[in-house]
Amino acid sequence: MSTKAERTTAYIIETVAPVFNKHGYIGTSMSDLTEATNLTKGALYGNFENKEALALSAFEYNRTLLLNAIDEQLAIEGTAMEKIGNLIAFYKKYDVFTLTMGGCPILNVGIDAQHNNRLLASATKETIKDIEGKIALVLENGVNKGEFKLPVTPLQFAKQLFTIIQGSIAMATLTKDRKYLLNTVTYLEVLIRRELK
Amino acid sequence: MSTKAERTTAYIIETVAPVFNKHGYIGTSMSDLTEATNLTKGALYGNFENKEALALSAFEYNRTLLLNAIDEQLAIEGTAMEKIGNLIAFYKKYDVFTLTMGGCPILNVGIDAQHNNRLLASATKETIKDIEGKIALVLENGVNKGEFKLPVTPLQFAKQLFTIIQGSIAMATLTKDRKYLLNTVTYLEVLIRRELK
DNA sequence: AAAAATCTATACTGTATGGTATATATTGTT
DNA sequence: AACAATATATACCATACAGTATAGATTTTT
Repeated sequence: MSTKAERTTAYIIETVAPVFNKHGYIGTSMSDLTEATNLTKGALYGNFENKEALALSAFEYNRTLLLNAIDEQLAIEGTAMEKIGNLIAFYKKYDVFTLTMGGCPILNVGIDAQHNNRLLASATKETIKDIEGKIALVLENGVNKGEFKLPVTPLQFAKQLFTIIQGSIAMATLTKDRKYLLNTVTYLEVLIRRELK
Repeated sequence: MSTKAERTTAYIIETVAPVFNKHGYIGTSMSDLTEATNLTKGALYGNFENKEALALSAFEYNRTLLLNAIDEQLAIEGTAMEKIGNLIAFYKKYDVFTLTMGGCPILNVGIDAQHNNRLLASATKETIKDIEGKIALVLENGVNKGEFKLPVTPLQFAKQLFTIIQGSIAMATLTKDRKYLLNTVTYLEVLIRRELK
């Protein structure tokens, strides 16, 4: 069983993650965090070196939640095409999935950190690479099993797929209108069925 | 000819706009702005009521630059299809276009303001609507002149078009890799030629 | 249950923040 | 050129910021 201190650290990260994700690195103050956690500065600084370490752990936490959810979709038994279908279905409800974490961590943290925090910026960049890699792997399997042919390399196709998904996330976020997710991601389904033959 | 004061106000907005766009509303301090403009607080507060008014004017400035550039593309004589082609060509070089303003104002300000500033958040939302409307208008003209048929309403098609564009902007920004712009927007050209018949 | 180790609350740094009052400098007007 | 109007610089305010030192409380180990 985990020690009390470990549980506190975990509790802080969980609680702090959506705050950072919503208000950004600079936009989140230490007092925002003591308020959210009902802990004092002593507790926070006892468990984390500084604000930056806290923000990194928070992003890492959200990132893992997201990557695990994607892995889950891609792990469901079925053809490569079905796996991609599962992924797309997941992104149709992405707004609900990201509700507790306060929006898409890649988009929020990535844009926020761009000119404000190098470590966070490159952490999001890395996460994008990871997701693209996961999608590419499924596509490559589909090609190898003769399920379909791709007009470009698996990674390139994965990149374009994810770009469109991320576009609908961005638009849904900016306009607060989930229809962007539903419509564009639905269109993506049609597109893929047509492109992968 | 414009008065000195008007020119100073304009100079402040121009100078301040990229700073706000890069570092966000909270991430930009008044001393960042006095430094960028080589003016003092007295000058800034003499020309603008407060930080928020300054940020709003700055966004308004970038927004106008963007909308004018889009209008310019869509105003070039030609068929609706050619106009859309011009717009897509513009977005292929969007990273260069937005370089001086410090990145895409819709994405940067929109995400930054989301949970930090209501006025800025709704200003970006409005800008998105404007752009979608402009694209929809061109598409509608194309339909009316019998140039092509659309599988959905002009506005719906415009929304999906812009979603994919905004996705490639987001990905190019987050990964600092302009290939996302080039590749996905090029793919968009193929897609449109295939969809609009 | 006592001792050692660790964690948390409190009080406190120094600095930076947005904003203001006012004196001075610079314009625009006659 | 002199005056009125306006714009800017300086010095200042109260508050909020990230971070720290330390004492007291709570775990963990023995």
